[in-house]
Amino acid sequence: MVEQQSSLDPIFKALADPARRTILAQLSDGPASIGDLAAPLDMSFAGTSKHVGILVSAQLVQKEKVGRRQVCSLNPKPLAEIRDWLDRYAVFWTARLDELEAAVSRYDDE
Amino acid sequence: MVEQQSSLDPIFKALADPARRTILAQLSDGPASIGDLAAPLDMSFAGTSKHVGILVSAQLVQKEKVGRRQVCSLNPKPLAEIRDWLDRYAVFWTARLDELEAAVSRYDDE
DNA sequence: CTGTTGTTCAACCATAAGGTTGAGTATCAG
DNA sequence: CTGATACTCAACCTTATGGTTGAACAACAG
Repeated sequence: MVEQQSSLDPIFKALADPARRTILAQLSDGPASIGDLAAPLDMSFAGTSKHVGILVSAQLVQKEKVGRRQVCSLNPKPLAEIRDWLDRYAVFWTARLDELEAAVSRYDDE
Repeated sequence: MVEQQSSLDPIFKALADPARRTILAQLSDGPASIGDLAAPLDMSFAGTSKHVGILVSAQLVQKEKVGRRQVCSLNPKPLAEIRDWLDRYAVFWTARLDELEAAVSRYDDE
């Protein structure tokens, strides 16, 4: 199993910040402007704008200008990429967890 | 959908570095020592040791001292946490991708 | 004991990341 | 036009991150 160079890096980096995950969570309820997103974040407007920029360059979020607002919406595709990456480990971790369960039940039987 | 404070942060941060994902990929083939892991990384021994330390503190990797070697092995549990987090978006993104597909096929029909 | 191997630790450096503020640009409201 | 709103950008600061080197230590080999 060898790691190939891909776009995973910006996606994982984008997801590695709690503020940005909060933004994603908010957007999963529907589109929102930068101002809407900034409100619950205890952070300046410009700070939020930066975070959204990072999410946009990781292609997790799309911006569309509507009047003077930037309406942001979630783009699910990169999440599917993460899922694919995880799936490469799924078989392995299922096996390992089964091992653990088996070990535990052997322990219980004694 | 609100983000609760959790252990996701160190896990995502740990996964956000390509060297660390390479280490995980290597470990998915079976346990390996720090030296083994350093070899394909074009990085110093100590650097690799640091990366492994980060993976250990994110609980993605376990170390066990065997003689003078530190044998590292993959711990699948945190990956399951990431998967759970992703699953909260799964329904949403499936719906969105269906929308896109539908849009594309409408486009094809024209 | 001596030397080599495997690893960690401390110190250091360069760059990136996360945040701020203040100025500047569109857009709408009156 | 004037002013408020929604944002972006540039500059700056602080701390984290990713890497290095060199010294130290523990374990095995001879």
